[in-house]
Amino acid sequence: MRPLRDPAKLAAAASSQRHLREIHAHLLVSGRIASPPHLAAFLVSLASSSSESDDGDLSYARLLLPRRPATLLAHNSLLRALARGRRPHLAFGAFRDLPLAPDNYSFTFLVRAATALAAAAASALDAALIAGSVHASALRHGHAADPHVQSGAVSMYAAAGDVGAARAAFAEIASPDVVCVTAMVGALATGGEADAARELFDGMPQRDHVAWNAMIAGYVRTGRSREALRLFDEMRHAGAAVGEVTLVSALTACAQLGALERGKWVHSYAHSRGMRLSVTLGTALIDMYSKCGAVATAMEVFDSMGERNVYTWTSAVSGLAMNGMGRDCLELFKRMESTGVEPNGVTFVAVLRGCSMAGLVDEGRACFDSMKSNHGIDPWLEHYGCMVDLYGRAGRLDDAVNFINGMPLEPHEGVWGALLNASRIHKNVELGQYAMDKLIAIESKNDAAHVLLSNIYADSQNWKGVSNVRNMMKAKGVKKMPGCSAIEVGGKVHEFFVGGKTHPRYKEIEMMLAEMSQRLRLQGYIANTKEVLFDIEEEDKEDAISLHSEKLALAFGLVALPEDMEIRIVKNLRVCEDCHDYTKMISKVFNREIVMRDRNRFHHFKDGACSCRDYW
DNA sequence: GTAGGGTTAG
Repeated sequence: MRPLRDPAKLAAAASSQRHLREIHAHLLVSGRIASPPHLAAFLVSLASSSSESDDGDLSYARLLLPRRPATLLAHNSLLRALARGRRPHLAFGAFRDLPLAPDNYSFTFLVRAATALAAAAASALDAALIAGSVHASALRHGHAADPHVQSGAVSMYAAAGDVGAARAAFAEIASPDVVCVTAMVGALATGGEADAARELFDGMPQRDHVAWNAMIAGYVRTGRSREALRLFDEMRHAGAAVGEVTLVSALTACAQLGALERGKWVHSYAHSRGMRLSVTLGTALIDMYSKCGAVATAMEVFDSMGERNVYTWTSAVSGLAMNGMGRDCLELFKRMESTGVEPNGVTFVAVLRGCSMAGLVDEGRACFDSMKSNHGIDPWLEHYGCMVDLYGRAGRLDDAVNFINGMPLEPHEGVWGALLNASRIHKNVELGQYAMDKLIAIESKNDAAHVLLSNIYADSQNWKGVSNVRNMMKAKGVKKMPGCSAIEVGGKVHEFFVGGKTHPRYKEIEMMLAEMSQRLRLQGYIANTKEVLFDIEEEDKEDAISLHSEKLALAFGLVALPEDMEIRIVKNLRVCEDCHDYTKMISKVFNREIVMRDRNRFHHFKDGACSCRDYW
């Protein structure tokens, strides 16, 4: 082998990772490992991103660190790689063992590692401790005024869940540049203060595309998707550089809203711009299509992707689950296992929910057991909740109770809530009361639970029980969250609330409601009033029910959408039994496909039947 | 010849 003397050529050769060890050996033999220093640093960072340094401890990269002379450049490169790696805490050890005093670069990497750790910390206290000590250390070494450290500190505190500390760190910056302000915008939004974030954003002297992205993502994170999409439009009109990150946030917003038309538009926008279907973009698309009920399209995207990670697979598994395709969900999960992408806790939540939706009790149980035995994951409370739901929905109430009794963790409200819901489905008043007692002991103000219990009583004609629940809610100040249904027409999302009459086209809606009632009556439809929470006069009940938000949205859909178009409705709560029956009938009488997303899942209505087979 | 802010699953 001819000796390589030119550093550039060496670097080019080494950039083929496979040859890294050969180059290393060559350097050792030729005695050139120590110089020039930037080359050593380059090799360290190269080795750091190599898949050969499997465990994330970068043992091979460490071998490349020149001992004499030790350079901060090379050590910083290692810090950088550790901070970005899967085990960021290792950056702390490397930082402690630095042979030279850390500089401002070292601190930016340490801050980055701390940010990752704080975000994953078991408790808020742990997170605050990590963030605080790193910041203090930067201060001691005189690097706290470096803009790179400052912006990092703001995000670090936000990741630690301490917006107050982020604010304080930001306040100390004499003249914050665009990056620092953007970090603060993100920090405020992370802390749920989207309005404060927006104020800061609006006051920015200049904003680049990252600032726009931060604000849009901030709205999405705080559940304000409509504002996110509005800002996305503004961003395009302002001529800022819309990139993949922007589109991913926009897609997440569409997913939250169930806004399929807008979601498709974003998809074709990405396509027309020649954007590659990256893992992140593809995953966001799968999520969006799934949450808009277009699960077939979601799977097309999934199939077309070249690279898929655990998020991608989980999105797809979850999409099938929420659309009630339990068999396909389980099949895809098995495919995932055989592909070698390791599922995590979130994946199991998805597949267990899929089994539960489809009544696949034994299969679900097998998945649950395999979590620990095949994947080394200790089940979370959510997983126990899924199992109670799985047994409970299937009518195996004894198994559900026994399962709870055998839990190694203290059951949380989700577990009792699942039992309560199962009691409702299978009309077991006693068990429902028991679950409710347990639930109230943990979380006394759960509005959904009160409504469920009321429904259980109503179902057994126990009006005294219904009114007791109502009084209990009044006494405790528990308010039923108002039902809201949304429907997208012409790219605009219209929202309806119970009994709402404020829509500009309400006259037409009212006429359509009358037509719907009439045509249903002819088909022998009888209103089901038993799930009405409030004890109003019987004749009013039918009116109250007929104005449930999903019915208003449905009527509007019939009025405003072309006849050959399916009607898609997104509801914030669980759909009530009457509305479910009603929608089934409408799908038959009006010969329309109707897709309804409720709090938990999708209902695909067609020809008088629902994809959930009334099992929800 | 290493740095900072924005993105995906429950």
